[in-house]
Amino acid sequence: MHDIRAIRENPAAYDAAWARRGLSGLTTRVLALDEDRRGKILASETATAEQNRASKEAGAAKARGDEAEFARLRALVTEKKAEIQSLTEDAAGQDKALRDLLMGLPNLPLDEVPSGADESGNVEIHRWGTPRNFDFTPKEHFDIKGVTPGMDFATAAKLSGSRFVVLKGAVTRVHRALAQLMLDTHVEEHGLTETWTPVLVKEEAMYGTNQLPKFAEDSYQTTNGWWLIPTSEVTLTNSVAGDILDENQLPIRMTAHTQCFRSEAGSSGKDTTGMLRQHQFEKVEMVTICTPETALAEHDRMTNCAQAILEKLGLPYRTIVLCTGDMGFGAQKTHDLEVWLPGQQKYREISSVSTCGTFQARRMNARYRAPGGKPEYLATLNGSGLAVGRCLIAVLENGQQADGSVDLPLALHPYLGGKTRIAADGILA
RNA sequence: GGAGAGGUGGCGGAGUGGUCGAUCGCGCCGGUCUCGAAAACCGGAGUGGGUGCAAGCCCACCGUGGGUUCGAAUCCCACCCUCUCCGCCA
Repeated sequence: MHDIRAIRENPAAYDAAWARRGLSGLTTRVLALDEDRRGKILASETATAEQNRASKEAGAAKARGDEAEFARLRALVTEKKAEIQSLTEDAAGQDKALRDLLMGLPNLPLDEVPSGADESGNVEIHRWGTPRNFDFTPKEHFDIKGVTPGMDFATAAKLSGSRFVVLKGAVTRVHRALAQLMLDTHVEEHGLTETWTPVLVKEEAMYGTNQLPKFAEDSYQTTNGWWLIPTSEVTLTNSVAGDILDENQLPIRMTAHTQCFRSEAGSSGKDTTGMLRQHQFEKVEMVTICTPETALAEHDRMTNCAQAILEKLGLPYRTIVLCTGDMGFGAQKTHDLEVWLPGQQKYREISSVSTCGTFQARRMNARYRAPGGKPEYLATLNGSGLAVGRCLIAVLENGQQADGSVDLPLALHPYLGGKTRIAADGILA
């Protein structure tokens, strides 16, 4: 959410930045509503002040025993009440209207973010590894002979429908090993704090990290009002909601491995085969809470943390900076990591690392205080480190052999009891 | 799920209808004293909003939302959360 005062002071800057996201005329609407709101507040507070004064005088009259004056003032206050009530409702209504409007407006891209209408405007900034040369045509993960016994979409469909999977045997073990490797690396080598969180949250948490109000159809809600998190960004980031932290507690760098739930509304027809896009998947997430001044450095640090996992696994990838038209709602700047999938002959997203500046902190009212200073809004960052299911796909496709077996990355072997491959019959060997 | 207790400023903890935005202690900031520090003493400081060049003034906030009253942190209702005990349970 944006600071209405900052918009008032410099509407041109906001319009210019929003224009880069393809939005125009927003500040005109915002400022008109704000002006109306302030007029309503002024009217309401002026009337309330009059009532308060009369009320106070009534008390004084009563105290000195002036019954006639007391009766007069008492009647005056009663008379004012109805008028005040409607004025107050108007003011509150306009206040909420402005808040709702601001809640629906996306973050401003940083100046250094490239302009562009869609993903074609993204800019590659880093590339690592070389896609392997296959002496056969590499298959997609769900067609690899050694994988098919362990990846059962039919049973998942019976249980839950489309976009679900049941994993079995060796594939499951590799999936679990990947999550362990990611967590251990982040904790032991990157200094993140391992965290475990609920996956059911209150509505206000979904507002804090901007899943709501705009993207309600992308997530699931329980009958009693909880939401299933689409990412543990929600729980990790909202862990500081409403807090005033001491500056010396910062930065807070967390990681968590959780289930994630997404309705995938609007993506029908996309990635329908295989387990690339599921309603339920696992992700190791990273979240950093820090001062605004350190956010960009933390953004690069977090990007490196995600890249390190892919490098450990020997998976070729590229890093791109998203252009203004492809960035998410809450981001000021985003790096996407795309891993090479030989079965598709494409780089596909496996991680997205964003800095939100103070955008989410304003929504959550999350602040920090420097020694002797006033409370200031925090900066929040989030990134995948990594999407576990997609990482599984990448490991399987990149490691596949002509006979349908899969060679597994060295870094994973300790997590597989020393086993090194999935044989063509689907057994860990 | 049942019974009980409770939710007040950074923390602890008073306050049960009328200058209470709130006593006090700790912590914090500034000062006096000191070579310096500690102690002691003096002073300062909540959050958000509106208005004003400013000083300031005004409004709201004592878990949340309603209600009673001329007036509510204080009374009433509903809800949420925490703690203790019991029950149940992975």
